[in-house]
Amino acid sequence: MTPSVPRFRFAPSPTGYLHVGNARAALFNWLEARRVGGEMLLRVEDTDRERSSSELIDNVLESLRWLGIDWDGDIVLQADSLDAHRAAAHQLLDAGRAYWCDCTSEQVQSRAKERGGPPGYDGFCRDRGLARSEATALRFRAPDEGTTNFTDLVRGEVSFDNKTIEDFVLLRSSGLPVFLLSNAYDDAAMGITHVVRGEDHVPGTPKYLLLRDALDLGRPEVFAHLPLLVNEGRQKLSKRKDSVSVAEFRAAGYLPEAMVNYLALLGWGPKDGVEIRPVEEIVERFRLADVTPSPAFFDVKKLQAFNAEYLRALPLERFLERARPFLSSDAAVGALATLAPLVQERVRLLSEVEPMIAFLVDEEVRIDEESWTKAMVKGKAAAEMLAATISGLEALEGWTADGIRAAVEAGAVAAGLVNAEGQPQLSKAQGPVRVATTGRSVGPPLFESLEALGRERTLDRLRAASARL
RNA sequence: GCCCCCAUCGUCUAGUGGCCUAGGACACCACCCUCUCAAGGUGGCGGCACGGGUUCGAAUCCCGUUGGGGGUGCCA
Repeated sequence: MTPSVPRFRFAPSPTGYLHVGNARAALFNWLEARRVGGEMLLRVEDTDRERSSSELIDNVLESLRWLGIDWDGDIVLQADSLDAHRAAAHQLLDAGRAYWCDCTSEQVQSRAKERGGPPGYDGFCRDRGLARSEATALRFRAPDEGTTNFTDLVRGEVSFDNKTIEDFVLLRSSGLPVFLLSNAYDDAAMGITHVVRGEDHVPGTPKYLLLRDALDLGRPEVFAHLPLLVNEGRQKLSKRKDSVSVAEFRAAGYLPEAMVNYLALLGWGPKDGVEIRPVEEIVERFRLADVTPSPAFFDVKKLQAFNAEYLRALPLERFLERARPFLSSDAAVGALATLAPLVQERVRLLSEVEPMIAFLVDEEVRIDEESWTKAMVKGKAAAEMLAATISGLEALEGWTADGIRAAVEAGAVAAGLVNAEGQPQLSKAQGPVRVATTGRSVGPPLFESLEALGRERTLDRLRAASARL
């Protein structure tokens, strides 16, 4: 079962959507596997029937594909080899390394409380010689002495006293194997040489090793426990409390390239300091052994900055393609086409595209009241500015950005919005026109926007705003 | 409680005994550019948790303290 090339695996449990922490674990497995020319396997740990579902499995797979994390061979469904896991457990029972236990978790807890010592199972049924029944779980008999050690590529030597390891459950009373057993067994069965997973698995590793040894399954060549991804409270990211599913980021308009690039930088950094680079280069430079051991905060702000940069770097045609799924109508697609380059350099997320061109799509302009107050009420000479601009635009021959600009500048002069030299001050004058025509105080450059809006709609909106003042 | 792990700017990192008066990125601030907003340019703010060692020399090695996190399920 020893493969000729290093073999990695990502083993998600489909008990929730794939979140960025899992994605990062998958990515680091993938990066190292691809760099060293190893294999990347995928195993779905669906032994918890209650919480697993095929819908969740699809979500995990879909998210991985979206990120461009591919895998070798067929997906292994852990539920398919439950019989082998059960057989392994019984092998342990026959060898005297496991025993049946009928303690309920309430009993275990109350005994621990009475004892005053550490919580956890106390080995109550070790020598009771119980037979299997509907109420019994099979427990592994952990050694009382010695230590269990392993070398971790990220953390160095890690050692556990065996006497701190409780007799953990192998088979539930329902007969179903638990994670630890299935996980350890399958890694061996699949010939996994590199176990790369989250730091939260460190305390379970001695149990994993004890099991592999007891079953005579050998040990993986390499362990690497990755630093956890944490939230602003410095707590492990939770798919329940933190909104971090990969699918949500996708829906919000993040590019998978940006996501992968950012994720690679959590716990690792290229020596040359160049952070934004193609994934091929990351594969070349990545070293599992260089991963830092301390937890990393998942910083959405930085992710957004990366996304914006990736968006801007896209050729125009590609940008249009990427934006399309985020546009709700053909009209929006058409509107974007007229202003695409100007929009492209102003959005951080693809979901921001449509709001930016909404003024071109909507029949009636939707005025943002805060912007209105700022430009029309607090701004200087708004009424004069609008009136003068309207007449200038009415007289305009042709309808180009340059012509519109000239008319607005003339409006500014007429409204007295000029500098010491008598030159129009567009920075002050453009506000009322912008809000009247686009509804907002910020947006793409005004004159190009109005050219796209057209003479009729521009003038209608300008007149309506003028009337409202 | 017990076990395990972690500790460089606000955040992510570079740094593996002298190249460090600690470098980059995001964020933040200022200025420039400018029709708003972006983008771009320039500059700035800001860090080796603390205390002991080892060494000619420590962000880098050792010990301790403090702080933080993970685990402690018949979840994975």
